[in-house]
Amino acid sequence: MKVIDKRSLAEILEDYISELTLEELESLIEIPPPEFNYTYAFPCFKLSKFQKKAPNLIAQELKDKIKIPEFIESLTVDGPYLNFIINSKTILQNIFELKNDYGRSREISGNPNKLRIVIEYPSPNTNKPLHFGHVRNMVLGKSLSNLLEYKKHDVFQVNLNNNRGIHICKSMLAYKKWGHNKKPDKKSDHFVGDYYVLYGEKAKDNDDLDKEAHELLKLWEKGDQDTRDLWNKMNKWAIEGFKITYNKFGIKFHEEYFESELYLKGKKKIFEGLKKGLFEETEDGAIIARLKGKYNLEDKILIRSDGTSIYITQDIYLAYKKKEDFNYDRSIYIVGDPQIQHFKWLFAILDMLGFKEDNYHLSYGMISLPSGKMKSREGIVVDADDVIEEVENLAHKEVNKRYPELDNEEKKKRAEIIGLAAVIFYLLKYNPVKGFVFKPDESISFEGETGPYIQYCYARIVSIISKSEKKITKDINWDLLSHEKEKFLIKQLVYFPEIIDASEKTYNIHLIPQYLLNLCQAFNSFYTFCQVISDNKDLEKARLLLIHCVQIVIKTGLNILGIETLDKM
RNA sequence: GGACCUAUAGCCUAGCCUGGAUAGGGCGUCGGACUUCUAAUCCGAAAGUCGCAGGUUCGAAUCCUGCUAGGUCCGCCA
Repeated sequence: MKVIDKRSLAEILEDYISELTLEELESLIEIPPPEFNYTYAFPCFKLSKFQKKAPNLIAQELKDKIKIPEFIESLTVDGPYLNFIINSKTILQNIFELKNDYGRSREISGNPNKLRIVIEYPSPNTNKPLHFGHVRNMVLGKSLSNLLEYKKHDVFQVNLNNNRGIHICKSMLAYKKWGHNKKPDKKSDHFVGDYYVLYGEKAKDNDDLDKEAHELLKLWEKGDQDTRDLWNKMNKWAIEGFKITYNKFGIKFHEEYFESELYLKGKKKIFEGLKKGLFEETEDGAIIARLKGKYNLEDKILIRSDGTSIYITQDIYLAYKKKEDFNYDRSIYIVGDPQIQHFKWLFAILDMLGFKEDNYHLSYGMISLPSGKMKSREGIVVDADDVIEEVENLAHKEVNKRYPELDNEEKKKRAEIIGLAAVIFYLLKYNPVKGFVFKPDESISFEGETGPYIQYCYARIVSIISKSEKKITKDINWDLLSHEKEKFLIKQLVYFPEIIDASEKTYNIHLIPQYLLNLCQAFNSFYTFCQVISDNKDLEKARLLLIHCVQIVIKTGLNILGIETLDKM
């Protein structure tokens, strides 16, 4: 097995180019535009600076000098570019042998840079059900966890339940007043959320309600038994409901943290910092971090003048707690972009405290509605469970259209897998920094650049393989894979490991869906032009190996995204 | 007032970190392809001042500066 990627090419070039390091060479190697047949290209412009020669000339000279190893089929010069074609045999044999490991060709016997990584998400409030923004958060967190695990890091997924505060008391108050001690007659987090919305409605023409909610918060803080009982009951409902939704996405946590257990902690760290002179006390007794100079941030209050802690105090505590619990090398927070400033503050303050850990805020853009922002207090939200259900129903109709004779259980199973794929893929295919408008009727589709498109591709492959009588082997006549569509498809397969690599290094999950689209477009195009099952047995064997390799890569890619494949759809 | 993010065909979007070959896709529109391995597919066409203006460079969607528009944040809220 010879690992094929940019680095393997850079290693060849290294022997002939003294002016650039291996890393520089690797970063210069590029993937040519699709209309070229070449797998990789090396532009010689940079070298012409050093050598004071025309890049075209340098390219030609390099070509003449380089002894090409077996895994390179051809090396040609096109103007200032040195163009490589990797031979199909090496690629397909690699995939065939490595199977699911192909995407981590360099880490098969372990990742030498293995890290312990804590990922915190989706950290919901326990007074209302999860909305579509949480789904974006969940699929980002889950897929990133999958990706880092795939790359053989130790990943610890943790969740911070924001289970206390005035917003929690609002739904409690509404339930207390108008709930008649009812038990949930629907998914229990939705049941809780209804009282949050009810509170919002009632508060519109009743100013006293806010006062009552604050009184309830005070009772809660005092530990009033009735209030605590109610709080426990409603939190349990909310969290039980969330769990059902987490399960949908295969999300399980190594640890669940609760704001109610953390919010008073962290003061100790602040006072230690104060003693060391890291923080200051204001005239009225609050503690403040001065961040204007070194950190170029606004100053931040850490402890109120009445001595109570604020939100950031618990996050300071939690950072230490997570370090203690998991001894992590890196800690990732998956939180929406409105909190960018919060995390800048948090990381700066931790830095002041001497907590020099590798913290990273993976932020993502908010999802809004055509009518504007989501407002959960007014019930103007895209509910997570509702969207999933709707998409599954849509998928059910599609399955039913194609296979009316199927028993309903199988239809339902397929619809679930397809619907979920549509949702996950839709949320992961875009660059996470971008916010977007969710249009319930048109956003989620099964055609074009979608999860089902990728799944369909997979199902087509399974169908061909099961129809063919031939055994798939890696001993084929390699000259037969010479069709333009075959070559283009094989070329896409080469790029998978480096896509995984780039995604792991930058946390740009969307690279994977984008890659899978390219791969599947190449496959579908191949499919229409090249018949696999054929009277030409050698050709059939060759093409079977090719599509089997495509199958492996699709499955590996989809599984990282948290999407299941179907053999039939 | 300050900070950060975004701007690419009618709509959505990739490419920007690390400048390099004719700016890729998808939706929609128009025209084609199911007696042949699944048409949730494919083939073709029309559609772009890459927000604007400068600058750097042999070369800019990509880097720098300024501007415009939209969004977010700047609380002893969470």
